[in-house]
Amino acid sequence: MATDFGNFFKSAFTVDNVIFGFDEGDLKVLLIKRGEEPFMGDWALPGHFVYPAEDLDTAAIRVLEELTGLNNVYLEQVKTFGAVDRHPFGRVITIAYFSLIKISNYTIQSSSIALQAQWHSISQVTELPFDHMVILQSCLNRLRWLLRLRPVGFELLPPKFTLTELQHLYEAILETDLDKRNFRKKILSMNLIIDLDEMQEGVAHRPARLYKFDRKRYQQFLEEGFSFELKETRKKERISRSQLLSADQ
Amino acid sequence: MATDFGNFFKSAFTVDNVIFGFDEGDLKVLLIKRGEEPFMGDWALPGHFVYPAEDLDTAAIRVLEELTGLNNVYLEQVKTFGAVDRHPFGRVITIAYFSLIKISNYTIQSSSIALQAQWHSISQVTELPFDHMVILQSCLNRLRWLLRLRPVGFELLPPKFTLTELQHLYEAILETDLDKRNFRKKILSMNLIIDLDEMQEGVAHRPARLYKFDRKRYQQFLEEGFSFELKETRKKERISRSQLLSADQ
DNA sequence: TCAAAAGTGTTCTTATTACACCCATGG
DNA sequence: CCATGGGTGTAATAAGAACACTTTTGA
Repeated sequence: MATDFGNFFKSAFTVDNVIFGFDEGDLKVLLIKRGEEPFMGDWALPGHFVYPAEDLDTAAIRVLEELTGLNNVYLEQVKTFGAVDRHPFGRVITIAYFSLIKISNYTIQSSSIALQAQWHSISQVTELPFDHMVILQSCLNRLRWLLRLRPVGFELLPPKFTLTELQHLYEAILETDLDKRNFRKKILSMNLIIDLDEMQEGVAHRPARLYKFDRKRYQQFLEEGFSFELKETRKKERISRSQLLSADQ
Repeated sequence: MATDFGNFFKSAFTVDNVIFGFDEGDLKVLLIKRGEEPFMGDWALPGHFVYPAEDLDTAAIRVLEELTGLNNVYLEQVKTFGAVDRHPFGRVITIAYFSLIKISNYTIQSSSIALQAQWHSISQVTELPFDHMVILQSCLNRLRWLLRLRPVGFELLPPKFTLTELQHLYEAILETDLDKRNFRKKILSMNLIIDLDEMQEGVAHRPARLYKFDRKRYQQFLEEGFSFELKETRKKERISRSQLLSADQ
């Protein structure tokens, strides 16, 4: 094996962000129209090179802001893609990040590098440059997974929402149908959402109740995780579930 | 932002492997004694630079074999670590991989680059070079997570094992105690293991039954995943659970 | 008065939990 | 004969799944 390490220092890396949103009953992803080669003018995931003296997480945050104007977004690393020929300029591996945001809370802007930034329905995204389709699929799998482990709706829905909207969110992400009564029973039994005692207005049907998420309970959930599977005996002093499920993933 | 992309092509990346094994009731990790600078002579995770024309997964497999003699090991990408100053030679990010193996099935060898390769009890590993402690912790969390989702024992135990050994494996990884009767009931109800109608020999107590894993059922499990949470209604044609849970995580 | 979505309970089934004593072997 | 771990069942509780009709609104 080489001891001339200099040979290895000829690669670059980028971050690519997969930002999911939910609107009009549809799961969306934020894409930019590229203002740079390669693939200038094509819709792609918002991503760019990581600076030599920049941490990965920092880069992901910066790049997202530069390309879309979004800031204060919590980003989570998903996976790294490094096929040899994935980038025409040379050896470039990319670290994929993903996030969930409330579309209504943010204004998307374009920038000098991105000609445009826009939400696209997941189902309509069929072609992307580089290996971005694979990255998107990978993040989508992560999202589905997460949905079963965390009350993800918190991060995707507007501050006030109806139970049906929440259910539709679940159905859109999981691509399935859920039983209305069982869904409500389960969601309500978690005490995660608070009845606002307000009603929808101006809808051509019986107006639905509006709810908001209970931020405190939500924090508890994140710490404890949903649990299942084998339970420890009581005899021994308990280690907290948060210890088990903490940190990554 | 720079358009002189050349500036970016000055980084390197490595892979680091976290290989878990289980032996003597103890969870172990495979470390090598480094034969190269930096940190020559220190115990560290088996890792090395990725070649310019080599995919990440390929590199992980190659590096593991070169350093420890292990081949045919399934490696799974966990997370990428890229703190700016994590490597003294320059900007080097590392992609962490992890795997589970049956210690008894493999012979560990050292190599020119590694002075030695050896199993270490997790609890005894308290200091590692680079950010390897963080990487190890991250993989440990992944392992705990995985244990709740997959019958991980399959990959860690020798071909024949007792139920108590299996339970000890769970307890070691989760760092908790489990109820013997409930554990057995649950494991047996999964039909994942087959009673070999053989007994332990030479133990100073009532000999235990030996079991093996049912490879076919195990495959099914991997495809279907454990499931929980909301179940779709029956009305619609079902999409298979494997679709939902497939691919990454 | 119609269309469209909101809202609501019960029964059945399955999974999880708690818990304590006798058994077989080697030393 | 003793120490060590192997092996076993049941009752109570909790969670999940199936399922259909009435209500409220705007057009």
